[in-house]
Parts: sequence; C-alpha cells; structure tokens
Amino acid sequence: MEHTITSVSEGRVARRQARNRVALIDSARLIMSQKGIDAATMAEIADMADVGAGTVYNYFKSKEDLAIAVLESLMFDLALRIEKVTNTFSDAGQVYAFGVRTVIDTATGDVRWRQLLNRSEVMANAMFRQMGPFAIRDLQNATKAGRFRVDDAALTWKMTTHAVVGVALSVTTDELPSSVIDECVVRLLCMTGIGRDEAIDLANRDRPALG
Amino acid sequence: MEHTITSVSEGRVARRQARNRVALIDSARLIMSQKGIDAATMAEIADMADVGAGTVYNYFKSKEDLAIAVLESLMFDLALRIEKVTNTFSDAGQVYAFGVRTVIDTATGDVRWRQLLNRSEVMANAMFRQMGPFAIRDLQNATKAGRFRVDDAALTWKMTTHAVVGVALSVTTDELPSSVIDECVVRLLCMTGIGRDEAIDLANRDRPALG
DNA sequence: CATCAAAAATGAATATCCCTCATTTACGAA
DNA sequence: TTCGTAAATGAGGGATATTCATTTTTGATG
Repeated sequence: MEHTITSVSEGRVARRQARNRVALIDSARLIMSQKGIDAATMAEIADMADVGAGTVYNYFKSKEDLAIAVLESLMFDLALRIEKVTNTFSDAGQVYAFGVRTVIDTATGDVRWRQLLNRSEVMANAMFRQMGPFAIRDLQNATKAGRFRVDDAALTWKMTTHAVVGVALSVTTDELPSSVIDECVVRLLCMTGIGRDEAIDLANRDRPALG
Repeated sequence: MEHTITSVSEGRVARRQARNRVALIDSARLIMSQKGIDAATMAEIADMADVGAGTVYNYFKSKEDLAIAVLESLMFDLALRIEKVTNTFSDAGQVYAFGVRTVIDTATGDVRWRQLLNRSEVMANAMFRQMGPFAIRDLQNATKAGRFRVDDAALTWKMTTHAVVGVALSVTTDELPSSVIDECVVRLLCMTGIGRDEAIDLANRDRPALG
C-alpha cells in the first residue's frame, strides 16, 4: 500500500520534471534554431515551455548548458538514425563514409541546424560526444579490416567534427557553394589515411536513404 | 602652401586614428587573451587604449568586429613569420607541412591564443582569411609538383583551419594530451590526398626554428 | 589671428538579459 | 488533515554592449 502510493506520487514529480525538461529543450531548440543561440532569450524559452523564468535554472546550470543539451539531443537523434541504416552494411569503410556523408548533408540541409552552426565549438563538441562512440567504433573497425589506416580514432573524429561544422557554416552562409560537399566528404575520408583515389571511390558509392 | 598645410594637418588626424586603432586592437588582444573574448568588456578595453567608451564604435562596428580584428592581426603576424622561413624551402610539400605544424604549435603553445580558441568559428575564419592566400598557394604548388593531390585548395584549407582550432581547443583544455599534435599534423597532411605513410614521412622531417 | 563648419571624441544614459533569491506552491508520508 | 521537504516562481539585481546629444578638435578661410 505505502509502496504503491509512494511510487505513484514520486512518479508524478518525476514525470513533471521529465516533461519540463523535454519542453525546455524543445522550446530552446525551436527558438535557438530560429534566432540563433545568442539571440534566443531565456525568458522566451521559459515562456514557450510554459514554466517560470527561474525554473529553467532548476534544470540547467546556465544558458550555455541548455544550448549544449539542445545540440546534444539533435546529435544523438541523428546518430541513432544513422546507426539504424548502417548496421546492415558489410563494408566497414562504407559504414563510416555513410555516417560522414549524412552528417554533413544534414548540417547543410536541415534548416534547424543553420543558426546553431554559429557556435561552432559547442556544435562540434556535441557532435564529438554524441556521435563519437559510433564513429570511433566504425573507424576502428574499418582499420582492423585493413580498409582505413587510422592510428588515433578519437583524434580523427575530433578533427572531422570541427571540419564538418566549419564547412557546413561556410555553405549555409554562402561563402562556399553547396557543390563542395562531395569534395569535402572525399577529404574527410582521405584523413583516414587512404589515398585520394580510394577516397573518391568510397565517396561515390551508392547510398541508401536515411530512415 | 595650402597643400603643405593641408596634408600635414590631414596627416595628423590620420596618424591619431591609426594610433587609436592600433591601441584598441592591442588592448583588446591583451584583455581578450587574459579573460577570454566574452569576459572582456568594451569599457576596460577603451580604458586601456586611453579613449572614451563611445570612441571604440567610431573604429569598430561592434565587439564582435573588434574581436575579429584582433584575431586577424594575430593570424597575419604568424603568416608573415612562417612565410619568412618557408620561402627558402625547395620542396613544395614541405612548405605546407611546416606551415601547418607551426600553426598548431602556436595555437597550443602560445598562452595568448588559449582564451581566444573558445570562439572557434571566429578564430578559424580569421585563420582562413589571413593565412589562406599563403596556404592555398602552397597547396596548389605542391599539387602542381605532384606532391599532393588536392582538387579544391580553398576547401582543404577551410577544413584544416577548423580542425586545427578544434584540436588546439581540446589540447588547451586538457581534453586531449599535447602528444596528439604529431598525429594531428599527419592527419592534416593525409587530407591532401597522400596516404598515411607518405604523410608520416613528411611530418617527421626536420624543421628549422621559427624566426 | 579669429571664425566656423565638419569631423571626431566623449561618457552619461539606455536597453537588454542572464541569473539569483525570497517567497509561494505542490507534493507525499504519517 | 498536518507538516516537512522539494520544486516552482517571477520580480529584481547587476553587468555591459551600444547609442546619442554634447563637447572638443581640426583645418580651411577671411
């Protein structure tokens, strides 16, 4: 009896907190995507999430912290979507190539990402942390399979995330044409230690659509 | 007569403005290096440069603008120092390798750069613009010489700047050990389309000291 | 030298916004 | 129902980028 009542009651608080947390991240994602991270105000985010202004700080230490949570949730979602497609691939190199390609396509194509690219280091860091476990594993697998020649997979992935964000930023601000994306993927594959020709070959393979 | 008086007088204004501009950039560089770009206040920068708070805005549109000027001046100085050393090299590939190595050594080693790396996209953009003319030329020369296999030198350089800043940020925040720098240079050279082994070879060559 | 219009410098005031904290509200065990 | 604890609240503090009306400087002209 006690036990039942207790867990239901505690569950109510926990559920409300979960709702608030999700609402805050969703609101922040929406507003930050529209106006940019810096221009988004904590007040309007709290408003949209339908919580008091001070409540936000019960969930996130600072605005920066909230922005990090937003970006990490975006990245985690994408990582899962990629994983669902690639876990049927046989060629380990192709798994990594598909991931890289998809990330840069999303970064340049998805409107919700545009404004967020302005804070490159936060974006790249979120990408590193959330997609890293998958990407690093793929790099190591491809290396074990003799496909790539990567010595430090974490470093290679770190470099890749920053390069991807940088190029995506340039493309979305029309500093570079979107036609550079193909070549960008080739160069990122070059970074795995295979030469240019092999990278081009790998980049040109047919890719299935993302789920 | 008129002409002499005019030019002397106009010269006085111009010189004062040049002094103010330099003083503002120097002050901003100092303070931003110590406290970070965001924590630096326009008031203290103006104070140190010995101009009124409002005067800064006669020279720079915004704080962001001032930060860009600071970073571009840092980058331009480094570009010139590198250029002085490398214009005696014979191997085109080595010229680029030396430049990349020096940039990342400076980014991770120079205390004045540490705080500035937090604004990665500004840093990388300044690096792209100021060092780009040299780096892109070197990439093209090395490609013409059959040393590299770069198709779009500007893109490769863009990716390199962001990767360098990202790694430097990780190293200065102790997220990565400084021992990754060697491997980082290898990977950046891999991006030029040469394979891993050739990249290692190129990265390991003796380098002269920077002037 | 005195005058004056234009350009530059100035810093007090404005506007904005992150974050804190004293208070209120909701919760859930007894 | 009562009460201690945890969560929510939003008004206010504090900090600072930027503006702008005013003052100062400049340099050509009479």
